[in-house]
Amino acid sequence: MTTAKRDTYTPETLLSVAVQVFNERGYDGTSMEHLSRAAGISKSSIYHHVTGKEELLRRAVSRALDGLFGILDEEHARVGHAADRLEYVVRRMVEVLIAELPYVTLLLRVRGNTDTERWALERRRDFDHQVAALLKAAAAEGEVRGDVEVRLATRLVFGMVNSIVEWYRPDGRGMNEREVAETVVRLVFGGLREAS
Amino acid sequence: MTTAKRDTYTPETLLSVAVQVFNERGYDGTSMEHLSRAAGISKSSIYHHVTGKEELLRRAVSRALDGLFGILDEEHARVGHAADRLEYVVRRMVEVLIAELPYVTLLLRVRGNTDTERWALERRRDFDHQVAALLKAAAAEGEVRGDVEVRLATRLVFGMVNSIVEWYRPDGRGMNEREVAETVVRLVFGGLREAS
DNA sequence: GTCTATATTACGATAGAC
DNA sequence: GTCTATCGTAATATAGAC
Repeated sequence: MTTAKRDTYTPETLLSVAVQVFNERGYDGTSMEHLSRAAGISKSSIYHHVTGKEELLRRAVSRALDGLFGILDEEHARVGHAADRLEYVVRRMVEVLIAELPYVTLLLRVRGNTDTERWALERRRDFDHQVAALLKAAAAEGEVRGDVEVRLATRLVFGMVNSIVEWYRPDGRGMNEREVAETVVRLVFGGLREAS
Repeated sequence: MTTAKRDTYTPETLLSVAVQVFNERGYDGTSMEHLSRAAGISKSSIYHHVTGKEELLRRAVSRALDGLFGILDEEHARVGHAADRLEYVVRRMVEVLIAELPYVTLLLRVRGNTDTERWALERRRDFDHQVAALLKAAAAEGEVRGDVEVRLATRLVFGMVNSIVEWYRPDGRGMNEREVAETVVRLVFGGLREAS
């Protein structure tokens, strides 16, 4: 930020505008015309920065996937009891999801109509499987209740965490990412019911 | 099923084909050409049955909404302690979601680009608020733990339940809707952790 | 780097024959 | 009820001036 006011676009700054429109209208529901109006430049100017609509999608989902996979490289996700590592990963997933909210939102809504979308879905599945392995390990160590199937539980936990993109908005006054993460961890591991 | 082989479409049978394609490609990503190929008839033949693409969407989301709102009219959702009614509604939500899987799937993916989509989103919000009121009542009766915010908990529970549409497939050998519902209820109310 | 103008293709929807 | 043919529009993308 050397200049007080930016009056030209880079692929990065254009991306943040595009992702916002993608999330409002859906990727398929967004035309280059929509993007040009939101960015305040003409359609052809967009093509000066990126090769087309799909490159914007690829850049966006890459950023989201980098954030998520980064969690698995962190120390607390690699060492210790499986249950503790799982709790750490769930907490960090919430935090990353909120920190990279628009990018993860777009990632989670990808359908699979283009090569880029199919690649994104594949990478997502890969991440899911690594977390599922963690939950399986926690179950093997006897730290997860025996009356829920591990595969199903993984999917439900992912569903709860990922659903945050549907409503979380950085309102300033609202909850911060740590508070949301704390509640998610409480619900996932302890449940809703008051201990009797 | 009086005839052994149906060789003509009604709005209803056409709807089931359309909803399947909508869910595979996304509503905006589906063209009338896609629909005609999937149905095995020409584009113009589709217009003989329905006024257009949006009518198919409206019929589909109406069916999903009818199923969900129907839950709130059932006796177990209206009488008894709030916590029991909440548990019943969560269980039935899972069952209805699976029974009307393609229709609810489409409903949950609607973005808001057309009048029909905005109407669907409004009706969904209405349903959500009614379930949120139930959870609030359960909290007031002291049957929900005090260290989770009611509004946030509602959203997370909805997220977990709704996420079922992302992976559940009626495979025959797979889990039936009652088994999934039972696990969801266990997780939502009891949590993942083994009771120590 | 941004623009106007336009090429080209795809889409939703209609007309009219059978 | 289904078809082929086609209209009008809107989409992605490019050409070339400034």
